[in-house]
Amino acid sequence: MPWKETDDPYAIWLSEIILQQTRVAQGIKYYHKILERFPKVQDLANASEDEVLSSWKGLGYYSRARNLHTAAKTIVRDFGGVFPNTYDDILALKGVGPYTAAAISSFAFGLPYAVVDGNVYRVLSRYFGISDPIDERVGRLRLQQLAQECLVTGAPGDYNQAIMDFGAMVCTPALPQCVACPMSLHCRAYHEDRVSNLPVKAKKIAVRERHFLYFVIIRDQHILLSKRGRGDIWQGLYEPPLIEAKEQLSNIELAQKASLLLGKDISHRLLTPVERTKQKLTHQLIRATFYHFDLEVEHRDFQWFALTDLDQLAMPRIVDRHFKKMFSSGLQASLF
DNA sequence: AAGGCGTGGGA
DNA sequence: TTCCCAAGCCT
Repeated sequence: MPWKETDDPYAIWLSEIILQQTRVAQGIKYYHKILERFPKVQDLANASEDEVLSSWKGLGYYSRARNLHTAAKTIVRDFGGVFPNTYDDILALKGVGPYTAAAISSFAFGLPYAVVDGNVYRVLSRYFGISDPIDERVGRLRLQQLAQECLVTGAPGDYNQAIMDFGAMVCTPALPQCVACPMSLHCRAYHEDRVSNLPVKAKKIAVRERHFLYFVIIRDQHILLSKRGRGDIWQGLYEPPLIEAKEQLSNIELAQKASLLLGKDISHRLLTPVERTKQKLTHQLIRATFYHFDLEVEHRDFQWFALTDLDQLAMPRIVDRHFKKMFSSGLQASLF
């Protein structure tokens, strides 16, 4: 992996933030792109939030990008632009938790801190046959402690890398390679035939279903968008004017709500959905319906953007994909 | 402490 | 299709 060829703590930090809850294959191109766009921590600190979010577009968990930006400013302001080199200072950075602090400490500075991520939970809970749920306090503490005891303190970086690689390639969540596994001789789960039952998770996530009705309004090669606020998904990302509904609305209700939203009476218009699509988040199912029309409107909540600038704006994937579809299919002309 | 926060890939 | 979930962190 490219970030294994560098000893720059900034690059290692970036790679670790990208890899939080993200597969290597998905994160790797973002790593190159973001490092090219912000080669030094100073470049990141001096950028605008929109620029940083834009570089993160499509990667998900956007608070990572906002926290990365905040931490870059901290490093420039409090550490003179030199990456902090103690576990506690690293842990104090916004967006850096126990896993990431241990990873940076060991990979960049050779400090003896054991990483505890999803791989480590899985490998250790199986090898030692531990059935305490890993999403509860007791199980987490027990595995953390075990991880630190197992750490090879003479080579913490290599050890940490090795146990995660082992979890990713051999001791995988589904279909682990037990037959070829060099650890199976002493693996408790293997001997007790409990591999597929470990690790244990106590809770499952409830998925909330939501209906988003988007109004794609284009005029003179400009499009009307607003920036999502705090307290909900996709904070800081751009999207067309939106109505959220409990379920399907009648045409009359739709026209009423749309008129209210846009500050303009559009009840005489026929609103035909151009596309219906959905996106599954970890804990929400978003069903989106896109309506298109041409309208002259000014509103303090919305802002006009040139269509040619759309690429540079961070948008939720469901919106991004809709736009891509609408421009590539040549539908645009017929739709407005 | 528990719930919120994205996305894409594999089974 | 549907489900699960991947190198977590914040509030």
